[in-house]
Amino acid sequence: MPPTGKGGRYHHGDLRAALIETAIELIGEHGVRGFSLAEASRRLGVAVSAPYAHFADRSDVLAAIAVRGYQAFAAELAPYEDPALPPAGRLAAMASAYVRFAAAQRPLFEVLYDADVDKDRHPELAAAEKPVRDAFDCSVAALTGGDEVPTRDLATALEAAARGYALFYLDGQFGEGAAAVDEAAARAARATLALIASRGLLSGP
Amino acid sequence: MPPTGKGGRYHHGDLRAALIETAIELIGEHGVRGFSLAEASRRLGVAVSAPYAHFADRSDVLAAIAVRGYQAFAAELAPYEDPALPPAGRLAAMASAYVRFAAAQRPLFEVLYDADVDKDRHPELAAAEKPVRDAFDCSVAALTGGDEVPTRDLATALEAAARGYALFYLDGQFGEGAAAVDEAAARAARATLALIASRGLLSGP
DNA sequence: GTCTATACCCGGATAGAC
DNA sequence: GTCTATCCGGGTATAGAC
Repeated sequence: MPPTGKGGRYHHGDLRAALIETAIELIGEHGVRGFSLAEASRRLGVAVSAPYAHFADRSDVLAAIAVRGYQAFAAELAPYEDPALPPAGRLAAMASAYVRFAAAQRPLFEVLYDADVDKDRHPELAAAEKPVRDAFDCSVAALTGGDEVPTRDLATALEAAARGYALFYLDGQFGEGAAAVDEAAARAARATLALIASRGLLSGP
Repeated sequence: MPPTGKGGRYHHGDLRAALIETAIELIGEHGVRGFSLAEASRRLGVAVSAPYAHFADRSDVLAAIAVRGYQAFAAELAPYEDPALPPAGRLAAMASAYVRFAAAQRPLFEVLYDADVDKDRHPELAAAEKPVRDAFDCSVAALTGGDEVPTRDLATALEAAARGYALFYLDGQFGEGAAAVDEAAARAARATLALIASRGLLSGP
């Protein structure tokens, strides 16, 4: 993403897109907590006020990043939506994909699940999330037959476990490097299968 | 925790303890992210420089809070350490206690599992964590017979699930109020039992 | 659409008086 | 042990020129 050609600075193809790109970089370096519009502007060589021509405020940038995050994640899940495949295997693959997504796109994952972007102030987020929800919920329903309570209880358990493994990985508890990702993803997949196998225990007594 | 009696301000019984107390309050209001020594000082009516007589810096305060957090959590787990009880039930109770602790002591929970207090710079944390680790690990080992790999794999799965449920609760996904806590805790306990029941699926193929 | 400039608020941390 | 005072750096956001 180099300058568009006029001068040394950023004058300018698409500052909006460049800001999102740079913000993601910065979140990768300092975490969501430490990201600021000011630093992004500096890195792009524009004035600190420039972003305000494209975004209302800081949280508006995070919301835009979140939308991209949901799109990227939905794309990862797409291969496992095929209803012809066995539901348990699909869910295990999705758990694995969840952990891998957290690893490969850590900044996006953080924005989705760690930044608290106000979903009321940014309604487009709910829409962006829907494909992800659907991919997951459909597979769970395929497994439970669609009965209300067991479906919800199993879905919650699977999500909780996947999130837990992803966080453990991000905390470095599996170590660093490709092997760590593989291990975390594999364990998440196995835990998914274990929960599915004993799903009868998940709903009330 | 009112003033010690001299004047209207805080002059002073135990500023160190009062700071910890106030910091926990503030974390409850703004999250770990938003807590600052300056605001704590203001709330206590002391100079912003006063804390530095008791703590090296901001992270030192968080470390002190973390120590208290581990102590409080260990106390919650104590009833379930009894080796006479069945291990599966103990682990289910611990998962439930984990979620309840997150709910009842949210600020402490955040400091323990969300603030990244540098464990190298604050070695006392490892010591404080040990009772918690032990309570949990012993119960898992009692269940698996102590074999290295299955013990670690099951422990990871149970922790991941409990953490996931706690986060879901804190995100408000179970709703608000006492009923929400009960539900989240109950589901965490059931998921624990489900994972234990299918623990054969957790270790490699 | 981007600039310069600015107003404003916040935080961490230190020096030196009492 | 606490105060006052201060330095320094950082961020958000706006106004007005080009």
